[in-house]
Amino acid sequence: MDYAIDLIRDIEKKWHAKWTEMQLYKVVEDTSRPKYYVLDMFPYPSGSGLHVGHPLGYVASDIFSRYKRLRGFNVLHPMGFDAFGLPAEQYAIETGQHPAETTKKNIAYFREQLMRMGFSYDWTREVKTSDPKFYKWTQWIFMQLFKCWYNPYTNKAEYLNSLIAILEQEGSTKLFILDKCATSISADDWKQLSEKEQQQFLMQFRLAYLAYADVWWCEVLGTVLANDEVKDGVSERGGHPVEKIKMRQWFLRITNYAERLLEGLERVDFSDSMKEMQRNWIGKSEGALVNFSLANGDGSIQIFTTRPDTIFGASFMVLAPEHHLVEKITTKDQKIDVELYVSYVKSRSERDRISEVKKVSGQFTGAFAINPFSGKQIPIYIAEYVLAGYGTGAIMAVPSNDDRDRAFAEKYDIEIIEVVDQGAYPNAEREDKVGKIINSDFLNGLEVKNAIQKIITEIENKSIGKRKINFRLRDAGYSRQRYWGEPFPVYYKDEIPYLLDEKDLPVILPEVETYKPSGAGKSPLSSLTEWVNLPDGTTRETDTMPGYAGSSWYFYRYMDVDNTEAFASTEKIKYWKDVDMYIGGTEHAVGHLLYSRMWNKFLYDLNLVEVDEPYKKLVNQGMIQGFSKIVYRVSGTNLFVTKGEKHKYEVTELRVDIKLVDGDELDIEKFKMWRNDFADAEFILEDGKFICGSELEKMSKSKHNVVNPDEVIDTYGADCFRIYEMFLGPIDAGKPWDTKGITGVYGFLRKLWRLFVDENGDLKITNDKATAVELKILHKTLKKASEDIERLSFNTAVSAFMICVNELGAAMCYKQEILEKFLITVAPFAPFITDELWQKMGNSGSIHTAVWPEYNPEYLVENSFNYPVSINGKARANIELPIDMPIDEIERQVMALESVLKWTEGKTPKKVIIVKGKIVNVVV
RNA sequence: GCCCGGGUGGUGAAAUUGGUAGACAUACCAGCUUGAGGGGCUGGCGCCCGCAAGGGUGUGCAAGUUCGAAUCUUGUCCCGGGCACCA
Repeated sequence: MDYAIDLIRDIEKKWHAKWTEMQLYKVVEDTSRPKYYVLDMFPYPSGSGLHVGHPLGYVASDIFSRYKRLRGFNVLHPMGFDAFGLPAEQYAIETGQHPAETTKKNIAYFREQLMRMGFSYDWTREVKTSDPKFYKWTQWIFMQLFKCWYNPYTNKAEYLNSLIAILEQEGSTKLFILDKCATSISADDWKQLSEKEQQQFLMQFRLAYLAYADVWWCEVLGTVLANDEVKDGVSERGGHPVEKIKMRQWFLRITNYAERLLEGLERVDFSDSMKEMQRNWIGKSEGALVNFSLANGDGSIQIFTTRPDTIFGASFMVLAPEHHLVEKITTKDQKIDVELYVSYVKSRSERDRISEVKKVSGQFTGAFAINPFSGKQIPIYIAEYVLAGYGTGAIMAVPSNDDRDRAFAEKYDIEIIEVVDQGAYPNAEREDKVGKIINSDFLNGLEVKNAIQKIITEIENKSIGKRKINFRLRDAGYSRQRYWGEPFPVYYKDEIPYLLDEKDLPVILPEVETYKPSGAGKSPLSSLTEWVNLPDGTTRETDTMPGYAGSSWYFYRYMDVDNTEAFASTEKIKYWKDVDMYIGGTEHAVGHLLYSRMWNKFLYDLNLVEVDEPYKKLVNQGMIQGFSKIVYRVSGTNLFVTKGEKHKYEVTELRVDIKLVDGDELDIEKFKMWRNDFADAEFILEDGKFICGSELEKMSKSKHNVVNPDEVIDTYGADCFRIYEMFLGPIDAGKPWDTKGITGVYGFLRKLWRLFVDENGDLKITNDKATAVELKILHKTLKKASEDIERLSFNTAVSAFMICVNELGAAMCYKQEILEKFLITVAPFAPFITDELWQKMGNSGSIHTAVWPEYNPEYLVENSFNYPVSINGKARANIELPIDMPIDEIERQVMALESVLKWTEGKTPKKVIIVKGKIVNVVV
């Protein structure tokens, strides 16, 4: 019987049923075995199903889980769904279908696809973030964040009573000095405050707090937009104008964990690039806060600088256009221009603002400040390159040592004072912190490093500022004016937020009539007056939580998925502890991974979890890209033009579903049926064909380039698909999807099958003793496969198996002694075939609980080795030497060889270079 | 723009610690096998010269370190990912 798709389907079906019946992958806590937790980043269940990019990481984690099981570990390998999110909501707005319905349908499809691929998940532990049983605990953790502050003395999160005790005893003076509090009040002051004032005061400490922040607002759509939904300053849908408006929202005080998030990176096994990305995101910089007095004597402006040493060169100041002092300091003459500039900046995204390097822009406010050291009057500008959210939202501009300040000064004709002589560092950039200070009074002659220390001391002596460590990291926005997310367990009384009682959890997401935002950009929930207004006259929070809320802690829920008393029990957390191997995409480097690390540290501070870093090892899978197909529409018409003729027209590009395209040729009939508005489309062809353009990019539904794995599995089976995805290349490399090489993998599986099954479908296994050659082939493969799987190099492991099958095939070997061990090692890659055969071969039990065979080095011993020797990198010859020859003997051999070949023309070698016992070169 | 990766045959790639570059596949070419094929087998396959043996050259480009560089250093070009409300 040949290994063909009918047979494969039978085997897959049979073993699926058997796995479910046996509950083979159900895992229970077992203290007698070491635990191992292999976690996948759970998917967002989109409408188009899994695409071929998802399984890349899932196949890898499954292979690794199966491998660890064979190695005797008790492996937790769960799967779930990140089910709240914007796409389901948008779909609901368009079609009126409840997001819960579409999400449920999508999850069912995803689960079915994941099962088809033969993953060894314990499905009894599945989580869904949109399930009230799950989000009850998301809400619960939020409540703890609200109830806690970050105690700078103990350096951890604590409940507010420890803060209140401090305030009652000594007021906030010390906390103010520590920069943890905006105002300094005495204990008596605190006691005098009304309930409302006290609550407002406490808000500046809570780890979940309310504040005002910018959001993108689109008047025409009547909704708040995500950055992703804003393209080129207009809404992506409809192209309507957008602007930033202030809105009161929830935030998580992640900045309080900045130092610990940075420090924790030292203790985890992430790639260097991943750590680097997180470090940059946190963006720690040391510098100083300095106050610049206004020239009119009316107050001062505080700036943050990392280069206080260049203060003598500060010849102007720049405020962020949103800075709260802009309105106050602007003079009458400049008022109109300043307002115009501010409204221009409102339409600009942060990225656009800081990306602009060719042309800086800004506006003079008419006001002046005094440089506290040079005493000069300097003009105050506003400019988009200064962001309100970074530092203090204001800078002292030093054209001599900052490129943008330089460009700005040149454009607006402002004085440039050179304050650092970098002559001694010919390769130094303007912004590098090296050189000797000049033109700076008492700093003259100092190296930059020393000057920074001296000037900060001087700034502190003059009481005009202080040393400051600044982070680029900002507190995380935690409100969304959306429907499809977790409701907050919060109500308002007299504008002040309070928590609902824990016994009222979960706060169930109520049904709504429409998923469109209700007036003024509020969440759809705000239209539910009955739900919003509570009987006692208080009102509910109507925003919902963001997508990352559930994903910040979901990995704990897998440990104890049905617990109704806690997010997970203490015993189970003690056993599973942390994630040993976490696999997912780099796109989560700074979002999810930073948030969940913070949540984990918070839970750790409250003694609710075992470790303060949740992920021991992180592996990033690359992104599989797809070819998008593009048709060209003559602008403003329903006429489409083939690629070869498009240069004759003014065209707009349109991505079409890749299913409508064969090779590069568009199927016109299918295209007409694809969307109603194309039904009467007309076409300009070349050679009777309509040829599409093509572009390689990230697979996404909106680009219509998603390749679904179902088709591949239908044709070749799940094992072939799994192995092919691994064979494609290293898991951390991104690559375009194509199935060109899949026949090679299919051929490998077929050859593997034929090693022990004949044409009639009968086993042809014997108990004959294996030969030395066969044992060597086997043990070479065992060694290579073990090493490769340990280092997650699955592509080379697959190659090793292919070589083994080729070599065994040539030896016509189908001896049980060999085959058994070989099959166990292939099992993580090809679970269906091997389990089937395992039973047929007369082994009781499942191959998935077998024991991984160790290789025996004795079979691999070579008794001699060949190695090339070269003389001064020129002549070459092979020298054959026994494997265990001592090095001095090797040197003698080489000299003998040389005298024979006369390479050295009678000279003795000066140096014999030996690497790992092998001669690699001889120098004469 | 900033941050992080990556450039090796027609293609996907391998080379684990600086030590014989191109394993393993695929595509292609030639041959054998088959009534037929998404079948099986054998051989060839970086580029240049050569019937061959062999020689030269070769890891985006340009330099450098080294007896020796795909690998380390510097510069440069190109491609991918992220950039705070996509998840």
